[in-house]
Amino acid sequence: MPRYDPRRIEKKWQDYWEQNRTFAVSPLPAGEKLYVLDMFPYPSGDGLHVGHPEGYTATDITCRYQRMRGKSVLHPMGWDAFGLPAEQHAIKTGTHPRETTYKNIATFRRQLKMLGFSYDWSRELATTDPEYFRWTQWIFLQIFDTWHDPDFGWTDGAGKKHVGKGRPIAELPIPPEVNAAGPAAVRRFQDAHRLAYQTEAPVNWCPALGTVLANEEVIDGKSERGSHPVVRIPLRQWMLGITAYAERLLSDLDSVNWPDSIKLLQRNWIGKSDGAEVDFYIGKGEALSIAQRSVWAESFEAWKVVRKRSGFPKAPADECIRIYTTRPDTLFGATYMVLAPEHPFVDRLTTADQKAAVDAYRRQASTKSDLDRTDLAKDKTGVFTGSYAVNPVNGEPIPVWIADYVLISYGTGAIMAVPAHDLRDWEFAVKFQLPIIPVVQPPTGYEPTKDELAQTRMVAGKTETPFAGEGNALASGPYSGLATSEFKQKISADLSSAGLGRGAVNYRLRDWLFSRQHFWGEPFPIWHELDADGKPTGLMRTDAEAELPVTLPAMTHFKPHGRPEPPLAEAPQEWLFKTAPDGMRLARETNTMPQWAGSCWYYLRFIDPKNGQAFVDREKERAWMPVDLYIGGAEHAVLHLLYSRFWHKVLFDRGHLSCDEPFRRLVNQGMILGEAELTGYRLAPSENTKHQTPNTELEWISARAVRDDVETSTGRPVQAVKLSADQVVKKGNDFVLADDPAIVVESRAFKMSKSRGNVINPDKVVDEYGADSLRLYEMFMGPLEAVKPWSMSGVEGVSRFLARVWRMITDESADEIRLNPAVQDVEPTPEQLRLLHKTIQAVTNDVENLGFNTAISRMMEFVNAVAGQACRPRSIVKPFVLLLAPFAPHLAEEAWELLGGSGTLAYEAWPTFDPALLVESEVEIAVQINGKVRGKIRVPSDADQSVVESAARADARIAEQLAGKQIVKIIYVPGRLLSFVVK
RNA sequence: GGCCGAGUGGUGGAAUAGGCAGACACACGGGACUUAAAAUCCCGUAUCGCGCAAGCGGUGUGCGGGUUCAAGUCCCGCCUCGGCCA
Repeated sequence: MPRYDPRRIEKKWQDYWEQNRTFAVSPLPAGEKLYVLDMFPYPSGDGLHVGHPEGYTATDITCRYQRMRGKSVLHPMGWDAFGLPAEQHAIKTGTHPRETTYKNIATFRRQLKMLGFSYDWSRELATTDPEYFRWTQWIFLQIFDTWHDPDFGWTDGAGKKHVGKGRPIAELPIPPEVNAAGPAAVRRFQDAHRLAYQTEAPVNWCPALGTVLANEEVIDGKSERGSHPVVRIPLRQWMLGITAYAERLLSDLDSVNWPDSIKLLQRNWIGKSDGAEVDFYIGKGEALSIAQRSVWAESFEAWKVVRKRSGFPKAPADECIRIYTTRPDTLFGATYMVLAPEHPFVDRLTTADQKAAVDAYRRQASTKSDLDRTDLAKDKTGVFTGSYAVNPVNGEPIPVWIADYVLISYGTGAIMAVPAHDLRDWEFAVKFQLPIIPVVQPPTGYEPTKDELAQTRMVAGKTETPFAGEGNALASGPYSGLATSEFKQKISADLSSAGLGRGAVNYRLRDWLFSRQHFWGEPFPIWHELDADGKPTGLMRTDAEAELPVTLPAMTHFKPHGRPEPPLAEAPQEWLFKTAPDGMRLARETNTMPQWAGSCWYYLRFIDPKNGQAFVDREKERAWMPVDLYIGGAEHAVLHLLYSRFWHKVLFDRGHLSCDEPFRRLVNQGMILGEAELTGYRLAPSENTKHQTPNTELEWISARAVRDDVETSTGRPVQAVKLSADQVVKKGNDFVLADDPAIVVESRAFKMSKSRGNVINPDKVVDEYGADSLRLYEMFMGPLEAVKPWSMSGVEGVSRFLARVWRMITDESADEIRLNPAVQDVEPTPEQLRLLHKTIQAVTNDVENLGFNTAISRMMEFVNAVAGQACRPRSIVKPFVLLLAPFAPHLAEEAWELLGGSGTLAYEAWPTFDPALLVESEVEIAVQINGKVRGKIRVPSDADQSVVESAARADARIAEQLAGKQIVKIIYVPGRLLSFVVK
């Protein structure tokens, strides 16, 4: 009795595919190419999660289908293998992260092979392989060697004109005064213009743990591990100049086939805003006080004259604070200025009186995250520096404050505050009793927004409300009366000709903080020059290409050394230092690259994974790129995709790539949740009831009245109780306790998590039902993009379907595996043929549109019909097996063999359908009267309206309903419905 | 708070471009096969009312309006949930 035995079949065909290298693709595509990519996984210690095979099955079906359609399919897999967990494991256990990583990779590889994905495994790579990160380092050197020329005009392959391009640093024009200052000055000038540069940036330093933490390891200002305080301290960091590419990253989104929602996320992340930069005069020397007003009114006028002549400088000198504003039209309403606490001018602007307060404030601000600082709901804090700046439009001195609601990383790290027209400035001004001057008249009939109303205050018995919208200028000198947009343009132009400001575009996108203080990452191919005292001079050298890869040093201990410097600062001396041929002492860069680095370009290496001469061969790159379909989780919708696109564009600009966008089509798979759970809430045992007998019935609380494990009205703690289906009943839209219908029970599925204990292990599923069932179920659950709850009985359902397919084709009553005698070499009936062709049509269409759940439904319908028939012509069973093959490849291969196929079906031609065979002789037409279906009639499928109409009128029920009525209108939808509108 | 997405039977979901709501599954109920069980096969299953019955009628896609001969689908206003950002 050979039952459907996935274990045997799946092993057999996986071995076959491996031995025959069935899915290895030639170095260059033969014929039409298709590059289908999965987001490669981080091989965690937990092994594969059921979320992984969701996207992987979708791409695998597409690939197997397209191979059968004759395409050359590139479908690789690899490992995003650098990462924090392996390093944390190393700190805990002393196991080298490499060991952990390669062990985890082995598990992932085994699990993926067990699922029968048609990857070309000969292209497998891990970002941790020296031969891989050699080229990651090489690309870093390319970026290091590049500056962005914002004015460089060029034309792309499609003839479209662009402005702005990454160019070799050697082509950077050196100003004569820099040249005159000597080679070191030139080098520093170049370094300041590279796309990879260094800066001081705040890191999360946790003194208790003695290490720097990633943002996600910090929760509410405390370390995730151990809840120790975390402070933000400045540290030398590598940055990548992604903001130089902001405009292209934004506009090129138009050219890719991505979900609108993802494009929107990226657009919002880039956050382009139009506004102006304006310089506020602060004088040359010490902080200026209001008492000296007449003195510096004079120097302000002199400064304006100089500016008028020199124009607006690229970078501001010391005598002014440069601000960025999206509302230059409100300049006349600026009543104070705010600098970020980290702003470099804070020290010199702070007067002696204010020094203590300012220092204390800066210390306090350093412990807060950006999120805490900018939250509108949080109370505003700040300190006056004691100094003043001059408003360039009216010469008015305004006080300079520091406040943490201004971020050093946004704009210029300084703002002019216009409290009347900005909600945060308003809140701040009200709190610190700073003047508020309205300079924009709201349009007539304007209703304040919720946020604006929330800030309303009473002054002398009258209400005052901020207004953040657009209107007409008030009290703005010559600009009074202008509409906001007009005003913006005019004042930008005027400021520009006065040399005091200019129209400026700003992006929310920040340059990319590219260094990490971790061991388990790619080392930088960078050396720092040392002076005679062994101190860095600030000048750098790069490793030569031939010296790559720079590998990690042999280290045996991974415990934090207690200083903010990276762990590699503890590396052996011979790794850390060397003397250059010219005698210069050099110290190696000890930061490592972030995990993003390796995933930024892996899709390129897959094209040519073994190339020892280049990161990818030009001809192969041109042949395979771009990626035609890229599927992965939405959690990478912003950062990974933005970073990859950025690297891609730099490499493109430097002439290494043929296309400027890497991923033509992107699809995000939805998250798979755990099984749906029914949860009831009852009062938690209090101190009083705790010691009573355990069978004391605690009061049930309706789920509606519970939030965050607390009864919302009383604040009493509740505990969640898992309920079984027979304890609850449906009542209206809710589930309620069967015993007490007043108690509403919560019914929903949760994200899978170890702590909740609802994680599904793919190994177990495969062990019990087979890989084909897991694959099929993951696709049958619902649309690929949707969030869906797991259901074990759903797996059983598709597994039953596969068993039915097996019995349709094989003879279960025989002792050996052989064809079912019902499968015969006879002509199919017209109905069988029509069913087959309808199924081919539907499945083909669904697979093309990634509608896998409905494709499976159609195959189920086919099997439900055919498996019940005593005669199953081979000529309809064989094409069906081919339709099933991309979904359940193991079963299909086995069935194909039984049906007389030789070898693999992976390259058999995909079945085609004959439209002529789809037409039915008769169709059913619904007949509506005033929009309600009142009857159904059968007519020949080629019947025209008049035939259908008379057939409908001949129907007894319809005739009865039409009797005595006046027909106003008749609508006929061919083949579907006939609608009478009557009076 | 902002933006995006989603609300359809007991459950997951289906419904091309506005044209018969509930395909296909799960679960449940009934039956067949069996000594029995499993497996398998067959039938039923949105809901309310009327009817012995075949059937007939009403209601129904989160809620309230609207457009249309016709709305799950389009428009306006809400509610709830989820995601992202702040």
